[in-house]
Amino acid sequence: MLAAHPTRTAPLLLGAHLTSDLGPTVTIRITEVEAYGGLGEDPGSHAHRRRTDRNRAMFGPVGHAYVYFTYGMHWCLNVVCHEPGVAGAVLIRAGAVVHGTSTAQGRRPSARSDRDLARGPARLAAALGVTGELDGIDLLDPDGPVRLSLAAPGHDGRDTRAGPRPDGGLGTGPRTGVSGAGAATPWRFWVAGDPTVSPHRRAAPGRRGPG
DNA sequence: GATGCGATTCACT
DNA sequence: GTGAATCGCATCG
Repeated sequence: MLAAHPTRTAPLLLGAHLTSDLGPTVTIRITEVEAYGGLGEDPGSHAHRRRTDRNRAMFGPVGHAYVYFTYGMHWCLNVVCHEPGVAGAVLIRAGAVVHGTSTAQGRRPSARSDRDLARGPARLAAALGVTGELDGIDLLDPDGPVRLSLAAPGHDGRDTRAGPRPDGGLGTGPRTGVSGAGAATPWRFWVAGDPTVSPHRRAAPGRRGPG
């Protein structure tokens, strides 16, 4: 399933569960993702230009983790998924903590509410305790420290299997900054109406300094 | 060898 | 709702 184009895999990750056993078990339900393509097709992707030592995981086996450090302080977690021979990954942008809430709260003391525990890529990684040490690990390994469950446990009695809920609705949108043929491709996917989905951000990151 | 930008979050008003 | 802080990576010469 993961051996397909990221834009095809991304919506399938919505509703999937991520479980971390790095400390006390924490499980989150994925509510927002963003696909990143390979060479030449996605200017926003780390793999747009070439393979480097940093993004090598995006060229590796599908189902593995790609963890990167950004803005000098934040870790972000991606799931590697791509067609054979093409780099690609899906960034996990937001999720809802469904198990281990107290542990997540301990890792995110600044979160004002449980809703904010994993709302945002870096927050989600922090809530799970994910760091760069996990770059390249197999998320499908049943014995791994962090696992991706496409078929959710469903301990709450609901049908939480992977994939968008027909009634909940699937939100999609093109990512700003992508031009050409890629502009028509929806790179972002989220569960419509879910409170943990981060609000749309302004396209332009603010300038720095008094200038 | 040096410079610019980035898939963000937090604190304050 | 808006502005500021932060480190590493990739690119250019």
